[in-house]
Amino acid sequence: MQPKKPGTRVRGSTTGRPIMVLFDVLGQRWTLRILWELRHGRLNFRDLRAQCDDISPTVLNARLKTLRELALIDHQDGGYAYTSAGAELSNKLAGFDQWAENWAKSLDLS
Amino acid sequence: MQPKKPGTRVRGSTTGRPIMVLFDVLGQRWTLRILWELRHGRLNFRDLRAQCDDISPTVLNARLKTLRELALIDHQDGGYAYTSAGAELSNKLAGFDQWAENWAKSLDLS
DNA sequence: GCAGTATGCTACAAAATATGTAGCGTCAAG
DNA sequence: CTTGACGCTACATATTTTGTAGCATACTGC
Repeated sequence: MQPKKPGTRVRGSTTGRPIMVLFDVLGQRWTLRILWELRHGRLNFRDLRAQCDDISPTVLNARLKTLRELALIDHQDGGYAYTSAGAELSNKLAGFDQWAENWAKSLDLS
Repeated sequence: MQPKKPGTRVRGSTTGRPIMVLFDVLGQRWTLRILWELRHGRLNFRDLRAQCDDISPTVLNARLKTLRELALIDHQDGGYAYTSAGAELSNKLAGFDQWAENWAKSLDLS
């Protein structure tokens, strides 16, 4: 099932609340990773695929299509990159990195 | 495939970097939603399920198991709730809500 | 005791998604 | 006209998710 635009129904939720739409997209395999790998700048299809440990092109293309429809990335010149909205989201994601490091450390102690 | 603990290999990534582990978990369907629905406090299995639009118990149980293994939630007394790590993550998620609202508004304009 | 109820969870078959390999069509340079 | 890069599709296989049914345990009142 393709995620829907905000305002429409979303898998399992009849409200179409933006946060649900977002969870729907990000909850698809590889979406978070793809957004993450674009953090250093524009990448073309093949390089992006390589960065994502050779994700299958079928899935990569499906995700890129969704992310474009949701205006989180665009495709110009030499490849794919964030839109301004996508960049904002990416900034939020960036905060997860440090958190995850600390989280991993605390897991080791248990 | 079950997500692995940090330090071990993760789907598609041989580094086992914590952020990859995190993306791996959060990228599973329903994981973000489940974390989100716990934001108001402890919920038992059935209530949590109801909050998640009657997600199938099979998946809910699988996700809860994973989240417990990763020390993001625990199960005591009357149900499931964040651990301290889970609460931190939830705080970060909370920031997504307002962002998503604005994002949705800007999408309408296009 | 013993029915009634709530809870956490499992079984299982069907449906939806993801994976991996191969390769096509377009374009531009040599 | 060959070569290479690029974005992407086809397709068969494998994995994951879904949805319904219902089990096992632990209470609670009677």
